[in-house]
Amino acid sequence: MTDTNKPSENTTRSLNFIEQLVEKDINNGRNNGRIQTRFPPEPNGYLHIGHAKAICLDFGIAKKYKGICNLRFDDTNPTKEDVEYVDSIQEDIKWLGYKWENIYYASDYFQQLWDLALNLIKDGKAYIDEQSAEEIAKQKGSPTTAGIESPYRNRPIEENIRLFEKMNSEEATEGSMVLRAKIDMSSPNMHFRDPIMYRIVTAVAHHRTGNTWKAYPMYDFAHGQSDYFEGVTHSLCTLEFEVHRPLYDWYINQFANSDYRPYQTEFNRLNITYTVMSKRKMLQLVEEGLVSGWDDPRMPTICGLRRRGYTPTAIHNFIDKIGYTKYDGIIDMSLLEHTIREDLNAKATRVSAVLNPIKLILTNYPEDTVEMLEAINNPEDETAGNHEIPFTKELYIERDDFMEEAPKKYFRLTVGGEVRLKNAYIIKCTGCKKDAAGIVTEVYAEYDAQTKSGMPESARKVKGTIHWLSVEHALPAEVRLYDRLFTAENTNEEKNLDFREMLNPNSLIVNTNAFVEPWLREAKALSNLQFQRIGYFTVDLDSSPDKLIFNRTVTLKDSWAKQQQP
RNA sequence: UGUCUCAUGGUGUAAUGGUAGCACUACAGUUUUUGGUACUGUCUGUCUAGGUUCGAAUCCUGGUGAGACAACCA
Repeated sequence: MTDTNKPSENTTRSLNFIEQLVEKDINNGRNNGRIQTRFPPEPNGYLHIGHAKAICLDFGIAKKYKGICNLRFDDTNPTKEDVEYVDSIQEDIKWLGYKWENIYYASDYFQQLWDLALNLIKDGKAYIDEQSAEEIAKQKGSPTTAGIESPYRNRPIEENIRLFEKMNSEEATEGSMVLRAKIDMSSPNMHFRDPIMYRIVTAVAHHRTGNTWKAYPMYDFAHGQSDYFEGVTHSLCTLEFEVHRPLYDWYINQFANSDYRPYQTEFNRLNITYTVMSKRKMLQLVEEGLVSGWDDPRMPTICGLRRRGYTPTAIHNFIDKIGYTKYDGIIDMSLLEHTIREDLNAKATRVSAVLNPIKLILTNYPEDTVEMLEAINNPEDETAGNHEIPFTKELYIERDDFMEEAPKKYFRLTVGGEVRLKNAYIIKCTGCKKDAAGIVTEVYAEYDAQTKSGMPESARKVKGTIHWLSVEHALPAEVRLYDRLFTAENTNEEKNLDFREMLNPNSLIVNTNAFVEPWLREAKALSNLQFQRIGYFTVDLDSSPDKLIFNRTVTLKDSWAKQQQP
């Protein structure tokens, strides 16, 4: 490419290491140049933003290289899995904007896997072990010392077959026996020390196959085979599965009857500061009532982020910015916050809300007069239009926007000072009233009738602009101010503390004294708003015209507040 | 005293033997009817010691540090 035909704004973005690998595979004609991926969640919890990273890769690679991506539920452990999760996972993937080619379940392959296991037994490569879990664990050795062989390791093939059948019969008893691959008890890779292939589960029914099966395959015996059955070419997963890869290949090589092979590649999982990224911990937060549910707006789940007011676009941009590598790091929460501010700045409708009201009376404004003023919906988007907001003699303004005596750099309302009321008039403060305790209860000002927005006089330079609401028309609202869930940057690093001890006590502050402009009475759930000068908010799922509830997505950047800090 | 993996500003990520760049953060300034946005600038980096080479973040060797692996979880 010459300089002249380069795209002007941006040169081609460099490929991440997985894209490079895929391109190499295509060029080498591996698997005939076919590209197929899969997203393989276990339906045992809700999807979180870490999954979004995997989803964007799995679906993104397929799309970019004209392949396909399937959704496959890795449902091999009925004790943890549930249809509730199957449904939510599909909803969340769709919300992110992806569509799978096919939907599969590992449980679809239970019969095929069974047959494969039987063949392995017949080949003398698998055996039934009747020891307890504890004994088997003890014999496994440690990463630095070899394990020892099970006394059942060399039992006759016929006996293995008979017992394997028993594992899946009415006589099956949980914990009584397992099927193990016969590989190498002294392998430096722990996963090769006669890994368990099948165990018995009878206590609970499988969410899809009910009580048909008593013996269920383990992850290692199910995942690679499922990939093979489906024709997956690139099996992408997170770093912790690196040590499983040799076993993944080993199982497939036992039965593969062609040159086709799926290849596993691992990338770094997502960690973000001030939150947790573990399904186990999230489940604990939900079950112990430390959050209101999986979709609590403080949760890093997809549904939590959605209820918080995050958009699919912001999540995609975030994922694009963090990249895929093999380095296990931790991303600043501020990057996530940047991507949602960036998207909402372009999209959110600007409205007025007063969170901590104080009354402002315009002493020279006529009584019983209501002016309908124009408010621009979004200065970043001319097509967004505008709406009307009522203006009267008595207004609410933020308590923070008035100071009787103010420091030099305070640009808001002070006695004797001028300020602009957004979309309205320039006013001059004449004084205030205080109660016995010295708390300001009312602020007085005079308005300049020649300075209404749009009039020539309104072009006058005034240092500050504040927002306001007509007392008569303002709607009461509940405003939920969300903040980061944890006080520690990296909860995993604080080895002496349980993660629950690091919860941020101020992660949710409910404000029931707020007011919003009347235009918001019918605001739709999950619509994105900017409360001007305050932050981005969304309408909560439980909001109604009779009881308006708004969730803070993220604050606006506030260089004044920052300056005020020591 | 094992196997595997990783190491570039505060954070994340490029540069694939040839000028260490980008984003976020922080800080300063310009513009502004949002102390927002936009724009401009500043600070800060190749873990370490050798080697190969005209030339090394990149290749080789040895250190150091970090992570993963010992569930009848995935």
